[in-house]
Amino acid sequence: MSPRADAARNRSAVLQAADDVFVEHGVTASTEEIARRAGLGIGTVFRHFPTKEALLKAVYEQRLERLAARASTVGTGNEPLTWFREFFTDMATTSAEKLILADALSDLRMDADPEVTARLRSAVGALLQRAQAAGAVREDVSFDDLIALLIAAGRAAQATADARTRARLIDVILDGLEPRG
Amino acid sequence: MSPRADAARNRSAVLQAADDVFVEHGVTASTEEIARRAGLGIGTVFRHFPTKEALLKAVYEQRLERLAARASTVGTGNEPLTWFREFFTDMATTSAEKLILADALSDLRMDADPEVTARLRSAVGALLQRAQAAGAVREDVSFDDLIALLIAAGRAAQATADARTRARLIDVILDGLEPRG
Amino acid sequence: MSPRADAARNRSAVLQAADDVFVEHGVTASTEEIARRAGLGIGTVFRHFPTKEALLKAVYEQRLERLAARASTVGTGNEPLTWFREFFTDMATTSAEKLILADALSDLRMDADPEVTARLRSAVGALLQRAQAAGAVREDVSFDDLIALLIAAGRAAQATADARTRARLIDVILDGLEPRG
Amino acid sequence: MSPRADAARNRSAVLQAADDVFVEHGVTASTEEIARRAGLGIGTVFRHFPTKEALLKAVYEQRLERLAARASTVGTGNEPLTWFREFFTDMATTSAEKLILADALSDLRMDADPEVTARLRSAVGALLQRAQAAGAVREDVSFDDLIALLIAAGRAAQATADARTRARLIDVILDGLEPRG
DNA sequence: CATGAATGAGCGTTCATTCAT
DNA sequence: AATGAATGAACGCTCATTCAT
Repeated sequence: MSPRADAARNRSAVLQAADDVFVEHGVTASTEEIARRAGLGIGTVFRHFPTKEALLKAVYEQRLERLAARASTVGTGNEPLTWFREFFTDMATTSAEKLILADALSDLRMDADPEVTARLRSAVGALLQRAQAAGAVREDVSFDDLIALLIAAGRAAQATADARTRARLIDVILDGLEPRG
Repeated sequence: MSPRADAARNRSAVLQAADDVFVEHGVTASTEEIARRAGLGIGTVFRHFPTKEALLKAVYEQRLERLAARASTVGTGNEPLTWFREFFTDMATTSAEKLILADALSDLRMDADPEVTARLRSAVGALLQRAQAAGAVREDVSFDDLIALLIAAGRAAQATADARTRARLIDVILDGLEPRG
Repeated sequence: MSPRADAARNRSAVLQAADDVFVEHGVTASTEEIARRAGLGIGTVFRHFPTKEALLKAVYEQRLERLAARASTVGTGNEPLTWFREFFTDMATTSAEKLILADALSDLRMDADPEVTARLRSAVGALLQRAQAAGAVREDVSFDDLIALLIAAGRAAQATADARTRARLIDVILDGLEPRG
Repeated sequence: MSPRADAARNRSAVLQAADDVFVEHGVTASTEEIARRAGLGIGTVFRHFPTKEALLKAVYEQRLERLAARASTVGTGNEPLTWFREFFTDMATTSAEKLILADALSDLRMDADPEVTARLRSAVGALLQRAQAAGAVREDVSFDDLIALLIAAGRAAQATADARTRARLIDVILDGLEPRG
């Protein structure tokens, strides 16, 4: 394997370790801890990400990319209402369990890489349009609204340990998203 | 004014400064900064709150008290649906503007002073029952759900700078809270 | 009782509290703790002793005064060797138990009040001369030697928790103090 | 020189600086001062010794190791009484000049590294047995007694600036250690 | 490229001392 | 004279960042 490949593997390892550590201990966790988790020296972490903030941004962007990817591959065979609810519930629940999205979306949306934001906007926007065309979601809801409500649902779900309560919260928000009778 | 009165005023000043500073810079803001904002020496901050954590807890409890007070004094003359929406919107909006509630409710509910929690539960619980009795809120929504949704709405609103988007988010959640047609 | 009497009582209370606290927690104990122990405000402590060092010096001088007093009143009815050993053992043991003398003698002899030092020198010097005249102590031992050996015995005794070991240590030193056969 | 070698040298420098500074200003001296004396940053001191207490312990253990080493290499060609007196005098005098042993032995014996304590016990114990076998030291004196008396002699010597007085103090203690006529 | 020792600004906290009441 | 709230310098310690190896 070439040096390049090694370097790329290390970059990935750092990113993964950082995501895990930030999830477990919050963003105040030390860079040293991330290096340890990645099995690398701290110098290597700083070689790949010149500041801690850059590392944090990369972690968040990776989360946004995953959200976009998930939105792009949502099944379309089912009833619109069903797959939209599944997507929303899945995102909110994952977020609740791993804090993956809420922080990424709320803390960093302002200065995330425009390309990443664009891909997210494209993928989730398409999903939303399909759901609205199928009559599963209110027409007046925008992309920004949907993202904000995903954050909302994620935070709300995260705030409770009880799975049934969590489900009800998401249900309330999804009900609110449906067109009024 | 007696020393006691001055001391009480200083305690309040510290609490207020801490609330402001935590809102502006997050809870990692330095205690030094809080002292500066309050116009007091760092020693005075620690005299009133022996650790930073104690100060943070006091700030959070004050926020919860304010929420309880607001819930207790909600007008009853209007249509139920109206005053409930007003209360919820007000709380979520205030929270969005000053982050006042989201952090307090989500980060600290677990170990807040039981008395404070009890007062909050009592005041908001009564409000919820009135709203449900009047048919303005779904029967299956509990106190914990409502709190979680307030967090949700606050966080969501906080995630957007646009007032109209913010209003629509809260509207979606409030719609979801209404009994189904 | 006059204000003067009150002030004198407070001074004594501070001195006593300081001695106790220094014994229990060492000289790094806070002045606040001493005030609390004396049942007084911290301002009162500083009114009587303008700095912590002055308070420490006063405590040490009080200990030296007590040693001088003890030396002055040693019984003379017994055999010289007996009362000298009793005096030495008593001082070393008390010192071991309460650290009362070692610190006072070793840390502060250099700058104790000359009057206090003079009284100590006079009282213990007389005792030593009596003991030497009676053939209980080597002639070449001076006042300074004796003080240093009291410190030594006190520290040595303090370094061991076992009463029998402690007794043997003092015994060794006392044997060394006797005239050679 | 490799980083490892530099790191080891720095560790030694810190230890040496700490020993010196503790001697000069007592154990309350600041870690900052130690770093300055070692010509290193404060972070480096804490990298090598994670707390001030750990540094203090290391300094003490190093002192105990030196005492053990000295005891192991005491010459045996001379008269027993001579080499024992030389060893004891040397230790007590060094201790007086640099406070090297008294603090180490008395303040920390309780929780020093068991291995270090064992080496000390072995080396000094052997020395004591030889001295007793040769009739130079009382039979009823144990290892613990000898250590305590070394502390005693060190403290006593430390309490006086005069070399002749210091010599007489040690002499008195050594006389006490000899078998009774 | 990778390493990890070195750095020092900055943090939370303590405490001797001052001074308004 | 007594009080204790206020002060800020100083402490032990952490951690993002740099750089010699």
